[in-house]
Amino acid sequence: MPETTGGRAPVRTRIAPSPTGDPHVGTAYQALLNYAFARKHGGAFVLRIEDTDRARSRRSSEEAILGSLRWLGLDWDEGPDCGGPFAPYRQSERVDACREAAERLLAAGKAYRDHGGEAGGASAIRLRTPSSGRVELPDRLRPGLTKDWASVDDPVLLKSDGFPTYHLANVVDDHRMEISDVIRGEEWIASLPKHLLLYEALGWEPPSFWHVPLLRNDDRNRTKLSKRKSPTSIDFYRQAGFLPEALLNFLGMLVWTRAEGEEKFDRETFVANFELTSISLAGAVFDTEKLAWLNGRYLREDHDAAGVARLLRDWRFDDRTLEAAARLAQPRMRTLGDFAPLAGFLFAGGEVPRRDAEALAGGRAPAEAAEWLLLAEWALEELDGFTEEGVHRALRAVADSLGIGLGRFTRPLYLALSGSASSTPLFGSMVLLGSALTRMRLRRAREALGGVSRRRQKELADRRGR
RNA sequence: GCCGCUAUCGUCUAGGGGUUAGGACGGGUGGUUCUCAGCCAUCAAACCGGGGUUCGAAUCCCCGUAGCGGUACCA
Repeated sequence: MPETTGGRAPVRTRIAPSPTGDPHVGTAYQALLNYAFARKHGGAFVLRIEDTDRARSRRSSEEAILGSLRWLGLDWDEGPDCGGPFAPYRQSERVDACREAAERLLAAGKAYRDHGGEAGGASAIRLRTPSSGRVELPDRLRPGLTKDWASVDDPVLLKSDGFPTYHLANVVDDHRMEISDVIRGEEWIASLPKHLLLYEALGWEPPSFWHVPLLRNDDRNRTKLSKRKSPTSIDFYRQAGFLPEALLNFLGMLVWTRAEGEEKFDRETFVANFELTSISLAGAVFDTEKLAWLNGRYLREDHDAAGVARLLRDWRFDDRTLEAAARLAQPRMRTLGDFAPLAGFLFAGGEVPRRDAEALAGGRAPAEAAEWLLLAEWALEELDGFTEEGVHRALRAVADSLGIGLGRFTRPLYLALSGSASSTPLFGSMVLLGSALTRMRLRRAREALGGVSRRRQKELADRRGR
């Protein structure tokens, strides 16, 4: 079946990431599909920031997302950085439109105020949904989908703090930006009735919906088959020395196979040939082994030695990084030849230097070391910006909360990062390595130490909360 | 629990009423090579289960099962 657009011209697709946490490969995957669909049909690809969750949204996360997508070779026609005819492209800067829409629905009796929660508190606005009957869900990849209205509860449109939920914000933004095709993850299928009803209540024509399968096997235990956990942060792959074209190719490979069997292809080939209607509807496991193989092919086939040297310089062997590493290693060097053994771990990928649990624990009980690593990971994760001073402060705070000295606390961290107890100073090394790589090594070491049970993690998290 | 989606080698997939069910990653074996990597050759490896429909089902239908998603004033 040939792929057709939603019937609207021109085609406009979008990706609407929430600026929280690390830029996720799943975001890149969906961005690629939206990008390719728009490009293939000569339309526009819009990047919009859906920062409706004020508590967790961060400007630095937004920049990280834009940077990661650009690094992958994706570009957009409209967005918060480059503007466009439907600016602003940040939801937080256009909450008024959402409030107006909610008020309009309220006035028309299609929505109602919900006084719940705290007595005398502000009220939320909910959409009134039918209590019986069945809706047809026009998913372009799954014909014949239906759902009982009885299984759909009234969604909150405007929270009592006056900010819109995803449901309202997305419908309002998609309409105002004249999005023709919404290509999003299948986790949204269940709330499609709400979105459809919203369009109808507002008197707007809904776009076409394409719900694509989710990537599997990120940081949760996805399958019984593959026990290894894949890193999901785009930054990790970047810092670990993967090439953007290989990562993008890999993401495309998950949904498109060429008849001839060649799995290496560039962005343009993918855009020109892939069909959204023919993607597999089963969620694909993100197989880092295969990614690594593909990356190797790019390295060998697309570059000569001089090119690889250039890649190396761009990656980590630039003067600035080298100088920073030299500063860390210098006090410990007797000959220039001491540099590589001392600082080599700063120029390696994501694998922890292989150590057995006992060696990694550095004289402590492995279980205790694992917990310290976990606490360090959490503290580092919350850091806004990854500077030496910030890292120092964060780790000091953890050590204090543990009631132990910083030196004692950081010993397992040195081992996790470098595999050696005698290495360059920790905080500077972490900054050079980068947040994603640092945290991945801590995580790997933690797993090598036997990990921390889920129950214990919860206890530690609760204790932190207080 | 309830609602929904999905189901081909361990993984990504091709195919699709009659095929030796094809390719790639990973794994095994052999060759090339100063080791390794690479490259070449080669082997093992799959249609979730049960009922239908049919001369014939992996393919169509139904029922199970499993995985995943949703069931938030998260997105």
